[in-house]
Amino acid sequence: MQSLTERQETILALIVHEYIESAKPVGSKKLVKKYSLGISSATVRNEMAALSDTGVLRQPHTSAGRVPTETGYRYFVRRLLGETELSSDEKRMISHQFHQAPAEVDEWVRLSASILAQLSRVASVVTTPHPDRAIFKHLELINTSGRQVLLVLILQGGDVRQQMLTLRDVVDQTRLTAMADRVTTTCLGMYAEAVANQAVNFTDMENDVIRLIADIMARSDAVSAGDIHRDGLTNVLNQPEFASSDKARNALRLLEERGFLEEVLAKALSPRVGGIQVVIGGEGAWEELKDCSMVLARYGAQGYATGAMGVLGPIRMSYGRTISAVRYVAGLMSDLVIEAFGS
Amino acid sequence: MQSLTERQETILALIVHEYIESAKPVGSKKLVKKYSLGISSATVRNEMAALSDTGVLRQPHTSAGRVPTETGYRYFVRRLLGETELSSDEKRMISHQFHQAPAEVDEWVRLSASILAQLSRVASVVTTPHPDRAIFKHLELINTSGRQVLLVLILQGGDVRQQMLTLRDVVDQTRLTAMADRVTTTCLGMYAEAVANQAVNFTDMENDVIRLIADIMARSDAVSAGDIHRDGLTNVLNQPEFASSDKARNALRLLEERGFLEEVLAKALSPRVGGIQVVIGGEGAWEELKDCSMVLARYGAQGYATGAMGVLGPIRMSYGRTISAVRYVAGLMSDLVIEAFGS
DNA sequence: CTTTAGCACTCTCAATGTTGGAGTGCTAAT
DNA sequence: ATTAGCACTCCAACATTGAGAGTGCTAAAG
Repeated sequence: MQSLTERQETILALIVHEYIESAKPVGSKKLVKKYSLGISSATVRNEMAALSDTGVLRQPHTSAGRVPTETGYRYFVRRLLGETELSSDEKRMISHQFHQAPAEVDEWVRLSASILAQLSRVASVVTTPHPDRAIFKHLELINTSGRQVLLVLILQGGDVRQQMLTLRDVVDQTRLTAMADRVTTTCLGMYAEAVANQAVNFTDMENDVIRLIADIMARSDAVSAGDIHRDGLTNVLNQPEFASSDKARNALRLLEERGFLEEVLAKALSPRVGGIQVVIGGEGAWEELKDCSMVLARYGAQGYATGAMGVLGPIRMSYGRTISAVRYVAGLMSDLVIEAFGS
Repeated sequence: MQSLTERQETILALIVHEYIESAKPVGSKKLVKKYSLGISSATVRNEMAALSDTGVLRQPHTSAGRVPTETGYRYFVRRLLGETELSSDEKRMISHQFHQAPAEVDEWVRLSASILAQLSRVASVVTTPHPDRAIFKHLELINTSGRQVLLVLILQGGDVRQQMLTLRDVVDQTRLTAMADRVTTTCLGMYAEAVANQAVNFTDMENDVIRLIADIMARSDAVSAGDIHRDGLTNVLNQPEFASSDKARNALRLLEERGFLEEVLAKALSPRVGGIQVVIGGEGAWEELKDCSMVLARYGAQGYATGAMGVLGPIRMSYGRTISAVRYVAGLMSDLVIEAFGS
């Protein structure tokens, strides 16, 4: 894209800003009046025409105001966006809420989702943190009744997986505990494949257990294994672009469908903690996201346990505020995870 | 309510049926023609007038067709409802899906929600099963880093709770395991209060742990503690009564707000496994549910671990089919839970 | 060469008829 | 008790209209 003149950038930024607020196409006169530009509306019209030519603005219909195109938003976010820091009051309140919540990961995740939804006024998505690759830490086998056994697998970083298991024979708790200890000692610190390779060195029954563990661990390696918490779904219905029910349905479907979120997170999310990814209008890759944008971050303790969080809303989104909200909450969560699991 | 004549009941049932299908007020002529009643539309009109007098039908406006009132639905569900059994094909398919899913409770819950949403075409809600009162079964303490310890608490029935905990001093894994074993032996089989009472017999550090455990257990005693899985949220947007976005927003808010669901489940749900509860239009108790109905069931192994499942949709809901769907899925889940945890 | 005032033109949106159909309630006859 | 017939009501869908907002272009001014 050719670069724009400074005045064109100003006008683009103002149009984006105004459109985000009002959701209505913005015209030259309104712009001049509202922002006391020192130039006439005709001049603005000329510049708007130029901006339309370069493809960052478009008209919903002849003789309507201008609306940013997807490209326009992208230019805006990349070059013109001034982040609106959260007020220190807001920060204090959020941090307070975190520190008085029970020290339970699921609780933190829920809280993050709730806070993000509240700050951004759109829908939020937060996954539980989990290691990039599952590492065996501890096994517990608990007798429930007869041959049914509850297998509790604890992974490096504090992930807990539980699963029912039917043994070949009845085994009492003492022997179960002994089995679990033996497996724990052997598999400590191993990845899924290494665990799978151990499934030949023990009794048949123990080998069964080990194979199951390897299976569970392999499943955990998916980018967004574990729970996905959502919040603020109703917020999207407040947005005028989702007033028509099939647009709303589409947006909700995206949020509801696990598979879709997994795909987006896997492809769009940086593998490293720290940055913010902004996906505007699907970026050509996701037809379903055409009318939506996402602001994503990875959080957690790099190399130990990470998760993803972000928001999904209309393209016409307050990027400045949303980005700083996601950045702040992700930072807070990272601190908590690091503090809890060490780094 | 006075009882209706047989013919009035027929007409009421047909109106409910027709309205559920079409979502439009149903008139006398349409009824006579579509269902080949052997009587004239004038007669039907007379009966309709009578039904309006007794309060089971109402007119949205003069000279429009009739629509069932809340009372009308209730009469219909209590007295006239013929349950539409699921076809054996459907049953086979559902049962198949359950038996090939991983033997993990969370997976079953997710699957139940998905199947209910699909069968009923409205939104579904399923809680994870958990004991009516938490009973201590096993404690595990796992060193993560420094004074941070991961506490894994396993309850009777297979519920697993995990929480981070900061100890007063650094303690190595061997001593942690010893502590955990000591606490496990002492508290085995106890309720929350009994556990709390033990918090004086040990070292300070152990007493801290025990108090935390009692706290977690007390939290678990809430009716719908544990996760709530939802599915089919987009289905509600397909219903014409939720086309207007604020009605839709209201319905979604109900589904999203944990507190609301908890309240409804606590008040409306039978404490015993087996029956089906139908809440029509809020039953006077919940203003927010005015336009919605719920079909609820408790499932699980009575006395060991139970959970709730159900659907939420517009009052104009296909009760026959929905009730049998909920009954069937709840039955299946109960079987699985009983098989897994014994009874 | 850039900016601006002025003007004719376009398009939407909301408000206001208009009309057809579906439905009712009543009355009188069967 | 039932039914045919009729006058009446009301909504929903469709056109019509006018005001408002906005544009693009041209010609004059800086």
